[in-house]
Amino acid sequence: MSMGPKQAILAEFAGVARALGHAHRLELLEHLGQGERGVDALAARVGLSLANASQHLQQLRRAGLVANRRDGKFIYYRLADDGVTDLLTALRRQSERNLAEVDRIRRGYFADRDSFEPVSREDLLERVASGLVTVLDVRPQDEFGQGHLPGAVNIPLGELQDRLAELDPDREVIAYCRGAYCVFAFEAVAALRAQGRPARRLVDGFPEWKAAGLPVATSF
Amino acid sequence: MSMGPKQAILAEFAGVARALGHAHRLELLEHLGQGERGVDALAARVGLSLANASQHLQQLRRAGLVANRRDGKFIYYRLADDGVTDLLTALRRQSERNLAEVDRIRRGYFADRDSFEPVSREDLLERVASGLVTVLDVRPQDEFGQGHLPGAVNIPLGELQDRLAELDPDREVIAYCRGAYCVFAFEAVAALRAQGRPARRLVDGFPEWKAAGLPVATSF
DNA sequence: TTTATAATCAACTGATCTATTGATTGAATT
DNA sequence: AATTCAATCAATAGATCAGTTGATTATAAA
Repeated sequence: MSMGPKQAILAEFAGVARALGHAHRLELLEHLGQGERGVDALAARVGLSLANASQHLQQLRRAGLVANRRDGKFIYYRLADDGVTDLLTALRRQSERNLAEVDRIRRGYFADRDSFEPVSREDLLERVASGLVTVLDVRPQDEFGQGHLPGAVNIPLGELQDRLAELDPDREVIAYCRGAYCVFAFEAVAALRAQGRPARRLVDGFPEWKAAGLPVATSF
Repeated sequence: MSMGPKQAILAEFAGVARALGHAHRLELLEHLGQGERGVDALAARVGLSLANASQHLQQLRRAGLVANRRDGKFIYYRLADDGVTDLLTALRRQSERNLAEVDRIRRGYFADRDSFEPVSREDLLERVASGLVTVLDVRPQDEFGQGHLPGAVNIPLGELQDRLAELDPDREVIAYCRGAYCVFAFEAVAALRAQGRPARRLVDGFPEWKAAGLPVATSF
């Protein structure tokens, strides 16, 4: 066998890549990007059995992508650092660029719901500074609480119809949720536009905002 | 089964990650980063059977990471675009950050050979501009010919001892080769320093230089 | 048309990965 | 000490992956 040092290093890199090589693990990472969580909560959100989620999380841990801590009888997992989000972003960029299948899915589902250009982080910062927009966080309340964009209003998608009154109808809404492919923001923009309100969505989500080093607010 | 659009997209991303999840494929990508190559040449350099290399290359192609073209009876593979190098760099960064094993290998092998700080691309550009350094490309001649740093001198590692006279002993040498873990540059720096000559190495290699959009020279 | 060469394809073995099941560990509660 | 709950561990069956071997396709040359 005897590998040279380069092969040994490449084998380690390959191990990290392989840890990213399963949709369930990517989804776990997306949720962990919102903040730390217990195994049970993650399993429920991603739709996995507890044992299965536990094992996927351990693979991520072996790859150095997540870390965990024990608090009483709960074990909380979190992303190892913001660099993980950067790696996920790089993976997404490359996949979007050269995978026809990604484009097909996006056109077939997402593009129908949002024919308007998404807003970049820079655009959002500018518009917030000029006081022209409402930033809307459509994630569940607990995720909002763990960290959100400064000044954002939290109305989870399911409550949006009932709480429209909370949004000034003359201000443009910029909605965001967990990431570039989280459907909540798409649905929220579609719902608002159906009411004749101006709305667009942030190009990606909270983890990317945080990984970019931009300020984050919490509710605790 | 019925997956939502997000799960379908994540499954595609996972497919790309899985394509990176094997040391042989990462090594193939490293070689493709130097320029396009035929299957036979790649198989020989990476030490794979022809059929095995062919199959790995096809996995990379399905993942949209490489492209190929036919010319006569040869099929030449190349990286799909410079973004692939960026993704590989992101993978390397993350792996270095949180994998104790990578650090151990690096200390055990590489650090022994090069206790001096590597030179960043920006540093190299500055030093070249001030005319103080010789840039040394220690890759094989054919790789040099397909693309190299402007003004670089090509002396493949194996010929370095015999061709020392070609290097001005008073100018610092900055050596580079295929990438951050290519051993050639480490060996070259060690050999030069053993002769009492000032030498350091570029932090990564030719593909990263090219992907950064910096100028590239060719010999054809 | 025959021959040679580059690469892929097909089939197969052994290895690794995924998800489930049930047992086990660790920490808090009774 | 006994109980309860979160999470991991262990064992397993089915699926996918890696690498070899030999056959096949595509192109160029004899």
